[in-house]
Amino acid sequence: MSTRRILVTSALPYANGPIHIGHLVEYIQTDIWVRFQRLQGHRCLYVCADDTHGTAIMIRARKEQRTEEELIAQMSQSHQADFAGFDVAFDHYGSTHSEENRQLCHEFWQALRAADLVAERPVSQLYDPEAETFLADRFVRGTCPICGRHDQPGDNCGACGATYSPIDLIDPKSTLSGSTPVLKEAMHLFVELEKLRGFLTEWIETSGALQTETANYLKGHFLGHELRDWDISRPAPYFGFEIPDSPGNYWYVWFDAPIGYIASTLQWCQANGEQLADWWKSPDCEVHHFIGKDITYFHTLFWPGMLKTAGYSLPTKVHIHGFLKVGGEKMSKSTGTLVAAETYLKHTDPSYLRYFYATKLTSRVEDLDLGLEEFTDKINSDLIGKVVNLASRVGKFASGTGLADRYPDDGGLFAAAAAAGEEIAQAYDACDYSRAMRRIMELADAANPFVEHARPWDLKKDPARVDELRDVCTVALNLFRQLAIYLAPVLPKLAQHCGELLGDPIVSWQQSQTPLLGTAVNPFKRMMDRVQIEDLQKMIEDSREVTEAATDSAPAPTWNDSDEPLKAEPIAAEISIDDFAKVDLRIARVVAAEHVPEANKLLKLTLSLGGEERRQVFAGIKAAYQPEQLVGRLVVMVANLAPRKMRFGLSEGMVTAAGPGGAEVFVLGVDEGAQPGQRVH
RNA sequence: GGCGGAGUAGCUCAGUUGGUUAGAGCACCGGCUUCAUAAGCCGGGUGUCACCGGUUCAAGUCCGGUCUCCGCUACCA
Repeated sequence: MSTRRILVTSALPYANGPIHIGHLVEYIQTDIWVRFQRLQGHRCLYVCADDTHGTAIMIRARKEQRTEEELIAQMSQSHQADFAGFDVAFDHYGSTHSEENRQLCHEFWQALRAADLVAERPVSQLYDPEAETFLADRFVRGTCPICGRHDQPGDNCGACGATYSPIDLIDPKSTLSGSTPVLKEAMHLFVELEKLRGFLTEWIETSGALQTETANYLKGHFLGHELRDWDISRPAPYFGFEIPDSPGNYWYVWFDAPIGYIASTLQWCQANGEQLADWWKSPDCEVHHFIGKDITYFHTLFWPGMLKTAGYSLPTKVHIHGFLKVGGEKMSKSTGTLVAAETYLKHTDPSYLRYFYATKLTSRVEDLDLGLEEFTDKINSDLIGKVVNLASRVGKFASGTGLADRYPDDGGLFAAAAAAGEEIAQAYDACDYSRAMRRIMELADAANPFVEHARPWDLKKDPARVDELRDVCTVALNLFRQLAIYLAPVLPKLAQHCGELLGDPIVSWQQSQTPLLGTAVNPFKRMMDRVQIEDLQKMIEDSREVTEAATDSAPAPTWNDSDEPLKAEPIAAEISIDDFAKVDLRIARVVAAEHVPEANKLLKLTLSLGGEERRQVFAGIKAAYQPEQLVGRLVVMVANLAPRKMRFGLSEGMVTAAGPGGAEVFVLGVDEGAQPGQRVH
């Protein structure tokens, strides 16, 4: 096989938070692939960087009263420590806030200009006059213009799912200062992606760079319509690079982030006397991006468009993975399933996570689920019970005998496992790690019975049979070594232990094809511990506490509603829609409200159903409301309730309210926009 | 709604171009063993292959339809 030259990237983590186990799916996936390619003898360069620009960083730095540079330097350090803790080994870890990146952005920009792909036009955006900054959608909250729910995000409604522009929000508020944003116009620069349609269509369909589901997705979602211009500038203030020929405007973070891949490579090249063009402009070099499905379109539309325009290599492959779920649910801070890398490392071994992810990862864009029990079972059964145990059970004998000079008859086990190497390698290369792990475990399953039937513990008792004992150890340890080699991309530490045990470091996939013979065996040292599910539970618990403490600075709405009301009044017997339709609920406006002198609990309300339609209703809300509080309000009334003659007059309906009674009564309101007389459906 | 994906043993999944009684691991049960990290070995599966219909000598596999679940639905890092 010829030697390949391969450049590999993982997505740049944003410098606004710590690495968590969800991020690690990607970095572990990539690191495994890189280690595999190197074992195969290929030249593989793995670069990454922190993604440092954008409003979020600027705001956070401001809040913490330090410079952006200080913030991102600290985040970079913490990210790199986390990655190192999980044996994710980059050749270079840079930052998008580097001089190299600025230069490259400039170069890409000029190429886009030269290709006449840049347009300029004003954009109206909400602006926070107090914080003096334009507001990205997620920094605005307000009332949904479609369904009227309060406190919804600026881009889409969490309640009804409608998407809209933050400009459409009713009563918008800036989440930065709480002030009411104003509409302000500014010039923005756009990349006219539609002009690249021909190229993009062909690349998506024929390059083979994309998984089929991704290609389908792009064709369905983007190529089906005219491609929108991509707004790649942001007006000051913005933490990023100012656009040289457009003072006061900055490149949007997603413009300079992917260029950061190249900038990071460039920094590595400069430090190692290499040429950037050999990695990014050579047809002999493959470029592989590993990303999550959330950033698919940046990497499969904009990025190829930019690379093409600027004359850089297009991605050979964009490997897209799904998200991590924990216990079948989305990770969340409140349940403690959003486990920070640092927290994980305090409680358990990173190798476990690497192996677990490997058993779950396929070449498809699928979410993967981490269940604590499954995790524990897999590690303990596969790694401890099958793989490590193979070495552990003969280790003591083997250090006395060493390995035989000739490989003994093992019934074809070694040869079969060697033959499986090709299939396992193909699975790794295709990112189908779950298949690779399955095959490897089949080999482990075949290896243990050999030891069982050879009964080395009996041989040990008879000094005359020392040669037989040595043969058994030779087979068992060579089978173990094959497993360690095949698992080396996933478990570098285990490979290292194996190398130390046998005095022969694992450096190449080829070592799996030939048994190791005639060498001494070092004393067996424990290679890996069993997982205790309690440790994992503590980790989850710890994560929950950490995030609760952290919410003090950024209060998020929390709900901790009691179950008392439902217990006090259980849900009534089921009714049909027809039953419900009998109740005619109407919006009504309180046009008059007055005390009834002789009544203890009642207020006399006059409700308008629009036009001349008036109803007189006696409502038992005297303890909770003053009449003047109610006048003008919209309420929900039961309009077709049979009139009831009361001591103080006729009541012609009922005002709906919740609560146990007395002062604890809450009249139902309705969101802005409803009209008296409208029926509630 | 549209697009994408999935539905096979209690759980996690494998089943290549349709071809013998549908498999593995885990869990569970029985037996054995003791070198090993309470590890290991042997044995134990009557699963409507989501459902309905079709093509075929033959369908988990191909075609059509139905149901359920999940994800995505771009100016969000």
